[in-house]
Amino acid sequence: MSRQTVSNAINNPDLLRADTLARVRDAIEVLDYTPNQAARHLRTRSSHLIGMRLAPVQEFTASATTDRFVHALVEASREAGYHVLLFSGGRVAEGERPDPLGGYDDLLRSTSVDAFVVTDTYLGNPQTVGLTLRRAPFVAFGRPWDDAGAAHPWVDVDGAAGVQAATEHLRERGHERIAWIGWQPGSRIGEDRRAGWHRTMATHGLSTTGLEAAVDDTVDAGREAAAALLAASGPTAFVCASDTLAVGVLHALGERGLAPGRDVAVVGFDDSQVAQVMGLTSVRQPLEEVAVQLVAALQALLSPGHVTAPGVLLEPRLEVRRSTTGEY
Amino acid sequence: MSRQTVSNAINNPDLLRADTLARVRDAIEVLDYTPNQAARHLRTRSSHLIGMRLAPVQEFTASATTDRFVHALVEASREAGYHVLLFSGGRVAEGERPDPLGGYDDLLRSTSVDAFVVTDTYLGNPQTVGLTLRRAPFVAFGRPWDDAGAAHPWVDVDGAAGVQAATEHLRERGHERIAWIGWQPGSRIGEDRRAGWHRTMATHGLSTTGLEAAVDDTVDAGREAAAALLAASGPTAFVCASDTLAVGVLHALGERGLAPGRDVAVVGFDDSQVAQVMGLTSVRQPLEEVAVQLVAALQALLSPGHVTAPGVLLEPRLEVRRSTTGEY
DNA sequence: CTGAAAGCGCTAACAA
DNA sequence: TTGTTAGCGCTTTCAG
Repeated sequence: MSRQTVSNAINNPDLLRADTLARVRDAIEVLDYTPNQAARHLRTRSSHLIGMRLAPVQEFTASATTDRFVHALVEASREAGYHVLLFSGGRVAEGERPDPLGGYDDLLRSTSVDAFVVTDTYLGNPQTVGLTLRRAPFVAFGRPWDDAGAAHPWVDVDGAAGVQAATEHLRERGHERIAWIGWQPGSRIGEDRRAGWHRTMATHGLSTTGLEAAVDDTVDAGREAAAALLAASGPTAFVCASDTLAVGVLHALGERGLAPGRDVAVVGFDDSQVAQVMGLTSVRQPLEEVAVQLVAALQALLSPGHVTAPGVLLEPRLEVRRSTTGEY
Repeated sequence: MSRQTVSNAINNPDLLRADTLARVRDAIEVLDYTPNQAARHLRTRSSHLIGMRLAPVQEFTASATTDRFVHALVEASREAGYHVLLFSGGRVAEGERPDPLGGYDDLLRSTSVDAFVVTDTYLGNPQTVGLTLRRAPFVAFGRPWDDAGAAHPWVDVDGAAGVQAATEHLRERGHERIAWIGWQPGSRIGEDRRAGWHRTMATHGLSTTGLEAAVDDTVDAGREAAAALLAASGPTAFVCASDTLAVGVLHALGERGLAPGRDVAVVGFDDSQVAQVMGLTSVRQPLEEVAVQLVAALQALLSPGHVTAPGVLLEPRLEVRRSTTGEY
């Protein structure tokens, strides 16, 4: 039997007669044969590898997105027959800005990966532009905020809807003075999340004046903002743009002897481990679903004669915990 | 000029005359040439890929090791000319035990990776046994607890020393009734960490009776254990086997109106994001250094005529925060 | 020090 | 439906 028949048995089983196929499969079993990926890769020009650049670790933050997302991506890729290749943008010298395309080009040109998953699109996604120019296949986790006509597939989570759900939850529990602690202007994600709060307040005819702070994404900034808001306008509930800020609010409450959920309600964003162990109500992004959709988009993208997939916007879910219910 | 000269220019530059080398390098620059990895991989039978299996995500835990370690490994690998290939053990059916070798075999046999980094050696490391049998090159993050004669290179962090540092720190601050909240017996890592507490107490002639609890690694278990110990023997400080347990202690203190660091001191283990944002003193593993050592061991292992590298044991560092000092 | 020949293991295209 | 031919792009011999 020729090697070609074996190749067909593996890649195009329906080309073989049933009994031939069975014979090949038996032989594969007996000989414990595994195809050599390198040779296949060289021949087919496809590595079945998805590249993903890891952003630098954020310490002293409550964010937990990366870890969960990487897991989800690995799992989703596996089911689609891909593996995930991680790389970093390289060490960034003090005071220098990281190269937005660092690491991508080499991997692609050396045919090490078939495509990329781009995750840090919040920076006005310079790399999507670059990748587009170089015609690298990629899908993005994150909307092309500034470019409605962007041609690449993307998947994102509707932050505004998540914050809206959080605000509605607080409204249902009787809160009317619901404060927002968000980020400094300039972040599209931050503006999106804030919009969810603002429009929900408007819907219910609730005033937002004096109930808002825009600060850096640190625990201390959240704590100070909460302290100032508590002193100035006495909100009974806080919705925050991140778990990090929400933890700051928890600290501010603790310093004043206020019990989260009983005296003042707090909601965070991202459902980080911090939220989970501290009993913080938080908006949880469906990262598993994001990964599945991204891989699906990638497969479509890599298929011959693919149609340009539109973007996908997923709804997050509110994880209700003690910090808004007061119940253990 | 023959292609061979180009190959040499890239892989064995010292074989060429200086001017030839320069000419080749110019041409590479001008033509924007990048070697095809697949072809190189096929020819040299080395993919320059390190495989690492991702353990399932632990939710509702304060652990943060994976994320930081993966980052560190990617960075260390990059500097050594490797990339990290992530894979999962596959979905585990309800009630079934995960296949300890799931995913490894295929990757190795198909020559997709050169070697593995094995991280989940705490389970009595069945996969190190399996990998040894199959003669797969690998290095382990974690000691071969049960097999002193294990032949593979490993790197680990001295948990006992970390807990010792934590206990000494508390002793220096005047604490004498220092309690330990650890895990159920059976975990070597847990026993190791506990030993650090026990021996430090003995060194200072402090009694340990009634100051110890062994529970599951959950926030609630930590909270209940702390409550029971506080009621029974009134410790003034707690050292915990994990940040998760330490968070439980923080909850128990909060319920009793006790201020962490001022009334009762608390130390965790792992320096998770939770510890960082909650101001929890914690033992931090030097994961960056672990990754560097692992990659170095891997390179030695893959070099022809390598010597069997011994294990490396690294010292963790205590991150002192509010939960033991009381100071903001 | 440089060049020519051979082949890594596989699969797309074609021929039988 | 199966077998034959050719070649993916590189590097390890070995000869000039």
